Amino acid sequence: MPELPEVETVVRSLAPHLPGQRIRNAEFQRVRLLRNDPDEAAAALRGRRIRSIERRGKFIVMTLDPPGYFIVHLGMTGKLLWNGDVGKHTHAVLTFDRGTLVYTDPRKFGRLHYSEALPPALEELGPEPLLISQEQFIADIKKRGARLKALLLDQTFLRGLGNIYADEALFRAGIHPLAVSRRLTRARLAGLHAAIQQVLAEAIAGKGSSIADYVDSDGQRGSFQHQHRVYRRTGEPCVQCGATIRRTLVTQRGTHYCPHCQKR
DNA sequence: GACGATGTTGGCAC
DNA sequence: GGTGCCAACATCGT
Repeated sequence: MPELPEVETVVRSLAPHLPGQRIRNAEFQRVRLLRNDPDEAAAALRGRRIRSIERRGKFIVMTLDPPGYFIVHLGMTGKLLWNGDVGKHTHAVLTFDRGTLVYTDPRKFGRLHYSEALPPALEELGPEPLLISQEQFIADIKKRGARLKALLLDQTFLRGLGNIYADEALFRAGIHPLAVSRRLTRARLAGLHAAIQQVLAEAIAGKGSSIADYVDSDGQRGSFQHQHRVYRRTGEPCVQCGATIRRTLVTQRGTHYCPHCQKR
C-alpha cells in the first residue's frame, strides 16, 4: 500500500496526537509481523513517552523517552489508525491518556518492532529522494548496471519510492523502465531526478494515492490516484501522445509505461 | 470455484 | 557485491 507520500501523510496525521503522550498500555497479537516477543514488547513500551514521530523512507520511527524506538512499516496493507476500530486484522493497540493507536494489516506484510537501537534495515537505507542533489543522484546511478526501475525500487539505493511512484516518475522523465542505469545520459538522469521530486511533492500535496484501501491515521483517503498518468492505466490512452499504455513485468512487479513516450 | 492480480521486502541463488 | 526470483498473506476481480 504505502510509499513515501502515503507514509509521510500518515506521519503528519499522527504528529498532532502522539508527541509527549505516555503509553499506558500496549497489546500485541502473536503474529509474524511483530519482530519481538509480544509480552516483552508490551512491557518495554508501557510507561514510556513518545518523544517524536518521523518518516525514514517508508518506515515510521517513533523515538521514545526513556530512550528506545518503536518502528512501524506498513507493508502492503498496514494501517495506523488514531482511535481506530479493533477488528479481525488488528495486530496491535497502544493506549494513551487521550486516545489509542491501532495497527491493522490483513496481509501481514508490515513490521512492528521495539528496539533499543536503530535497527540495521534503517541504517542501510539509501538517501531521501526529496533531499538528494542532482549531482549525487546522477553519480550514484552511473555506478549501477541494473534495469532502472529495479534500481528505483531498491531501498538501499534510494529510500521511499515504490511501484506507483517509480512508474509515474519514469513516465514523466520519458525513460523506459528497462533502461540500463549506467547507459543513460546525464541530461536524462537530471530529468529523472526532477521528475521524482515533482511527483513525490505533488503526491504528498494530494495526501497520497488510495488505490484500494489506503487511508491516513484519521481514516482519510488520498486523492493522488486521480493524477496517475500510467500506473494501472493499461490499455488507456497516454495523456501526452494518445498511444496505448502497456503493462509488463520488471522484477515481478507490474510495470506501466507508454511505449511511445518512454523509449529504451 | 479457480486463477491472477495487488501499494513490500528479505532471503537465497547465480 | 550486484542482480533477479520467490515466498510471506488475504482479498478482490475476471
